[in-house]
Amino acid sequence: MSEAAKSCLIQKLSHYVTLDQTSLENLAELERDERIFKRQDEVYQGGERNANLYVVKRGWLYSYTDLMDGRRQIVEIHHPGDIVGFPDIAFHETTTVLRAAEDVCLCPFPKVALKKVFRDAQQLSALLFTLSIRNQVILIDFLRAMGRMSARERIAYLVLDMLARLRIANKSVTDTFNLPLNQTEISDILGLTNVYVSRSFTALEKEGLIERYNGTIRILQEARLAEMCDFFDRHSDLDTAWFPASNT
Amino acid sequence: MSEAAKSCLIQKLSHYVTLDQTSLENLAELERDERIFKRQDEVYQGGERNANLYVVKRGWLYSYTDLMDGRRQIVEIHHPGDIVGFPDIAFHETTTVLRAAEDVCLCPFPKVALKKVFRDAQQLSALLFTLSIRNQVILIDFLRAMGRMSARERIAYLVLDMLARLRIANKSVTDTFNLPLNQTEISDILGLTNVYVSRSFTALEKEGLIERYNGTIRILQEARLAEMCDFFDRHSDLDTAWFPASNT
DNA sequence: CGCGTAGTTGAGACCATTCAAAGAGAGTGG
DNA sequence: CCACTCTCTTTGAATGGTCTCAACTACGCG
Repeated sequence: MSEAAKSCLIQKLSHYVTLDQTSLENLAELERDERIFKRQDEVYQGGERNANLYVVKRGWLYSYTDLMDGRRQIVEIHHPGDIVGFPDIAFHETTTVLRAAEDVCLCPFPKVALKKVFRDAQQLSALLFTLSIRNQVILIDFLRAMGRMSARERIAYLVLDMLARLRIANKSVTDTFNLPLNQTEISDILGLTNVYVSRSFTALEKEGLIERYNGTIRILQEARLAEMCDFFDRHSDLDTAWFPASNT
Repeated sequence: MSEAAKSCLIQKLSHYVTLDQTSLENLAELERDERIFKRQDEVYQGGERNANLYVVKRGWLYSYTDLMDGRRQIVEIHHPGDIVGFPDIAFHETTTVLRAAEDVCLCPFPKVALKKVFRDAQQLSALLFTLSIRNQVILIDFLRAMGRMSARERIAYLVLDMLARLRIANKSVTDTFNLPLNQTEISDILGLTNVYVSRSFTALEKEGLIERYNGTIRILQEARLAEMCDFFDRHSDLDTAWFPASNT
């Protein structure tokens, strides 16, 4: 795997701050192992006593929870360069199920590896903390979308959010991206039904706001979409000024 | 203010881990100043360049955002002993508005004070990190409620969550608590309308699940409420085993 | 070709909303 | 003590956005 010369985790983190030597060494340890999962595989179930976190090397995944009667809610989508599992380190058991949306490659590492990070790598600690908080803000934005937006507005929000995330990782992304989720999965993200996702997508398309060819989304009128769902990009900008001085 | 002999922040944190000397000293610095705000006062607006965080000493507050057309979503409720403003330290500008639900007392401290915490107090850093992540899980639970639950189920979820939070801070809380929010505010938490909150509350009361006397909620059938909204208490239990060793 | 999965479309039902009005307290001033 | 206002809650009736159920279409694959 020589394309890992520069891992996408390091690449993503470097977008926000120049990593010092200690941080780089600690990060390298998190990406030592590798495991492959196939589309629809479940990496872990909810309620497991599993104590691993995962760096995403390749492919999309998502975390979801079920209600007892089968209703499902997808609560986060994971892209290459993300660290998966933070929400679970605060608890003894995993709170969600992690599933591969397509074929993926993950680097598992034990929860206790963070102990070393927090002891030795202050810069990296602060960065991980900040990113975890950024995630929280993104969740809050989603909460707002779920609580107060119509189906069409939510879909607008989702595609803009995805586009913003992909642009961080890959500067060449402009207005088109591949969406490896079916409409049932999208409905479970947005708190809708697959039927209504279909109707809403069709409506957006008829208005000339987006275009679709099997699995690919093209944003035609980004500004109008952003306006209809009051979108704000949380991905590009991060305040790192309060970080402790890096130890070289 | 001599009841601050043991602050409710320290009390709350001590619930999860025995704080070492360094942690205690750092915490004391965060609670040096005090400011009073009156019911409905806005501590800060969204989009401000404000770089303060706040420890809640007394009273409830909440953070909310508005959509452009006036729709509102309350995204977090803050109780005594909480630190308010974490979601904003990742960004240059505040992302939400902070409003006092009743008369409150806050301890403001600057964002950069965290720099010292992360440099000197590893135990406290890890704890703050963990609590921030716990918050994220709580948000995820709420997201699930918003996406997949009916109005009555959401209200059940809200009151059970509040009860669980209050029990951490005050062991004497059993089945009754004061709710200093009106139905419009509750509807803005749950993504409903004030009218439907009223109807749903009345329905729950008629079924004998809860009772209300002006502003006070009493849980009559906690088990049945928990079952109808698949409630899980995230407040009582936290995994601190991975924390770095405390420096005495 | 047949099969399975995913997306589309239609009709009817339902949960929650909107708009409107009435009732219940709490506080104020005369 | 009463009239008045203000805020909050409750209730009714009509509307509407989204869901449910079901059938149909499109596509990829063995």
